[in-house]
Amino acid sequence: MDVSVKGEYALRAVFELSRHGDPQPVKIAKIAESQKIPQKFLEMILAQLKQGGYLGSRRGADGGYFLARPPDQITVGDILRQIDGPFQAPKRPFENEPTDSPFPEMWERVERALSCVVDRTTFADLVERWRQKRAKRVLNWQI
Amino acid sequence: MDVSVKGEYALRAVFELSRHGDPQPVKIAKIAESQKIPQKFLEMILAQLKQGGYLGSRRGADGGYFLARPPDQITVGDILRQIDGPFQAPKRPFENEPTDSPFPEMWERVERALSCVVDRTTFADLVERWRQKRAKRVLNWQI
DNA sequence: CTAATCTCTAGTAGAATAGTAGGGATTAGC
DNA sequence: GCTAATCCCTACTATTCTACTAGAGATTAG
Repeated sequence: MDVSVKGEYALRAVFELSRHGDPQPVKIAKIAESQKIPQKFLEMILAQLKQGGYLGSRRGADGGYFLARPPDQITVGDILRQIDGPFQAPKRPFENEPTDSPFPEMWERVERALSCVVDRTTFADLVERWRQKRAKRVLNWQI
Repeated sequence: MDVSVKGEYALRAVFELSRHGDPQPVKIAKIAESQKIPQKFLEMILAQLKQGGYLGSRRGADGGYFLARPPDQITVGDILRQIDGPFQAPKRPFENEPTDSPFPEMWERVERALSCVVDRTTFADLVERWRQKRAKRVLNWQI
């Protein structure tokens, strides 16, 4: 019931790109540094996100990665599923389980509850919340 | 983001004991057979549930396991946490993460959403739903 | 006393996790 | 066209976790 480090890294990377805004590509090295992610590991993660259609890239000098769609059209659930696979699927239905088992229904409830959060939270939301938090902090600091 | 087989086995075992009702202990072998769980593996699981205070046991001939509390006072969340540990904790807070990161708040939302299902579903609920399903099936079968 | 049970310790094959290493392909700018 | 900077691709690996299995010891009913 927990998210892999890889998944967490992926979220942070996409957040970094969303925060950046620009269509200007951002270098792996920069994302790795500002989010404290091992660079070589991040390369694999970004490649995976690209092949899922969430990111685009440009090679060569001045290359980097960028969002393939606006941040209000990418959800946390999208990224998590791309990196860690589907939430519950492998073991539902359980092997030759009787049709009147109460568990499949419960797992569906769990999945719906989860979906309500992760599939409704876009990176635009995250960036906005982050800006608000930061504004508040700066305000307190000035007083 | 998925539940271990061990967790699923634990739920099924407790469900089996809840369905049984009686204060009469049920043998490991019987639970293992009716829920299709490898017996030796189940032994470890039941021991863990006992030391969490959810089950009691009696040794010797005519021994077995039984619920330590009524089924309406054991939730799915209790069992899952006892077996698989807390849901999200290990990586929250992330190492030296800035105070204005939007992620901790999101993980809390996820946890609350999850909790709404697993901590509100008791084994009494599961047994009742199972009985209803079965009743409906038998009804259809008779027509 | 005996047979049936739970209890405890240990081991283990295979998969997953969280990376690392090293070179190859592409591009911007000179 | 050359060079430097970047992404791209394949392979490898140490450690941990998962899902078990094995075997003997402790306890109890009859």
